[in-house]
Amino acid sequence: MRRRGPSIADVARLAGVSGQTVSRVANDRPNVDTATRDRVLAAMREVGYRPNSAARALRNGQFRNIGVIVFELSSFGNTRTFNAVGQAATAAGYAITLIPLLDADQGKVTGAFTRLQEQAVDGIIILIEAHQLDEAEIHLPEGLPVVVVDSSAHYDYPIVDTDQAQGARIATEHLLDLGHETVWHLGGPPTSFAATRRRRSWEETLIARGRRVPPLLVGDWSAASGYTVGRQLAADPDVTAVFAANDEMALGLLRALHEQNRKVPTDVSVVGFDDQESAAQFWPPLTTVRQFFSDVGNHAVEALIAELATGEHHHRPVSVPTQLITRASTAPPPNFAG
Amino acid sequence: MRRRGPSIADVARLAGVSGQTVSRVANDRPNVDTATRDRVLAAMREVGYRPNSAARALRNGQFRNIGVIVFELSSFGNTRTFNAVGQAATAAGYAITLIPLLDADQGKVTGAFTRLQEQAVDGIIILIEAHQLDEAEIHLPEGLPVVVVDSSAHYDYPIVDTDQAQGARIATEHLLDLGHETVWHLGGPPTSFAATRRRRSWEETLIARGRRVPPLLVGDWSAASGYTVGRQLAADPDVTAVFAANDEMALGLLRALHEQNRKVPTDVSVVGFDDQESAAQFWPPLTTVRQFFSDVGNHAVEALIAELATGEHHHRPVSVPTQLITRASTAPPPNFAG
DNA sequence: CGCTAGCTTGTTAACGTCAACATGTCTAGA
DNA sequence: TCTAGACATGTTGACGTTAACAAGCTAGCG
Repeated sequence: MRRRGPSIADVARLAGVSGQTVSRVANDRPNVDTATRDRVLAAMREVGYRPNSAARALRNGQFRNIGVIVFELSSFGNTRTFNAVGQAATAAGYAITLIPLLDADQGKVTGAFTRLQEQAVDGIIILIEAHQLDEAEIHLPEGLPVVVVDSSAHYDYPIVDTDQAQGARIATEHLLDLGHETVWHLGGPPTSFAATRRRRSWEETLIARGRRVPPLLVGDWSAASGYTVGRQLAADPDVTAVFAANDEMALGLLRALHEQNRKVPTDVSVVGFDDQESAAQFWPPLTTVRQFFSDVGNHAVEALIAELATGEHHHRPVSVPTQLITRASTAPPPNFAG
Repeated sequence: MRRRGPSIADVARLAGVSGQTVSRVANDRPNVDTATRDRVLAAMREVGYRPNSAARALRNGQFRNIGVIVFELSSFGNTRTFNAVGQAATAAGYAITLIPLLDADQGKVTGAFTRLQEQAVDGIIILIEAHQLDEAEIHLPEGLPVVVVDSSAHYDYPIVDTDQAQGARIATEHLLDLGHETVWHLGGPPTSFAATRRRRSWEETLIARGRRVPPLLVGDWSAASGYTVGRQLAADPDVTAVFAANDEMALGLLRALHEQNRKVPTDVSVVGFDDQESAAQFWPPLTTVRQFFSDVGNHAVEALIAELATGEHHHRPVSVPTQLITRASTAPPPNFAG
């Protein structure tokens, strides 16, 4: 059994002052005599005083705590965003509570549900891809400020996300500019709005340039799915340029191309999306679209804190632009006389 | 400004009962008439009652909350473990608070420090590699239960970790069993206990078999460092087998080998450590040592909750065994007539 | 010298919940 | 019929903190 720690009253007794004075010192408030302050500080140290955040939260009506709902922390993007949100929130004086949506096979989607059913956070940041959010049927308590990190505009919450459309466009244009006739796309799962956005932008870019739109192939973000789909692409001699919807799938695609002896970039050029740390060490190093996750995290926290302060939310979505990182996996098409 | 939500008193008024009865219903306690219970439940729904966790924590003296101190969430292992800890804690009815150690360059190592200086969690799980822990000089409040996920035995806390020694041994033995004369090691940073354990076990395994111990080369866990060090290894024709301390560095090593036209596994065999999802899609697919992160997470939470309950901690470290996953990156050495 | 303004310090009450105790009602058995 | 006991419900106070108010003291000024 844990026993309770020393409280303000203990410190006050030792320092010979009232509890209020201790509170003032603890919160660094003015109007406390220097000598008194020192005496209180010394007493705090002596008894090992630590403020009780529960009492504070109860008194002040706010928890200084942001809940982050996350479905899978294994995927690269979610993890990076989560980390960035953590950093930003900490810097802003907020703690982060992880609210994992337990796997359905674990039979307890209720994990997040029950946790949300009590007041413990001032606001929520959702890192789930929106379709999954539908499926999970999370009932968010009314009046709880929410920010969604995703590209869907379907929700009545402020949205922050990477500019998927811009990213997919520069990826596609890069390949076209190199001289490829058209660009194939290894898309993400249709349940993902981000994947949908990237696919649509790829398509629009091709159409805008008057190019043929090859049939769409989709994976599930995993490298394994990239490999499976990649084998089809590798078998088709028409394919000279592929834009993969993320780096992981690009990795699987590279493997499939190696296996079938199609040289990258001589025979086939590949572009990824994310710029995960290891992309520069793929074989060959991957040209890819860099996302700025820390910006996304910062904006999300900022938007939430603004909502916390004003009580009303802005519906202007925040879009964080991407950047093309050119590496060795892209080159002009074979027999190109450009 | 956020206004407070409805409290037990509001529900009680509406249902025409006392607050205590509402409390009983909220906590699913017995000795409440079915009709009354239904009435209270209906009232709760009507006003949108959600229990105030701060008041509960204040009253009960415990927060049902576990703090996780983490240095970097970008590395594969930490992320996976964090996720596993989150799942396990949620299943056990505890919330998880992320306590990030802000980057030193952000000038605020105090992030975790200040957060820890208040009572907000019942216990702590540290995912930091122990040497970093020294540097950061986190002063953990006395009496706060702590579990460390690491391989150092230097700490006065319960330890849970993957069995690094066993993992490094099976990796090394696998290569020796294939017929390689000796095995080179691409080690992790010397600041990491996990890296130290893996290195030592690799060395001991070689010595036990009477093999020459090649000079140690180290990276910093990143794929980029694996590439840098890998170029030296690739340039040395003596090298026929390399055990990389993690998959990321193995990826960089593979790139270096490809660049210098040394065939894997024909000329050089490579083994990694972690079995991250994409390892099976490396070129060639990587033989590696699989870690069971969810087991580590479960054990860590279990150990902490046990400590919470009994108030005393067990010093028996928990070691989670690994498993060798054999893929295409390993084969007998060139000209092997075994 | 009297009065005000400003600073330091203290007192009280309330935030929402629930254990402990108190009270009231009903049933079963003597 | 009376009583013990089980069950349903209510009352009180305390967890630790801090806003709001109150009170005491000192310095400055007319």
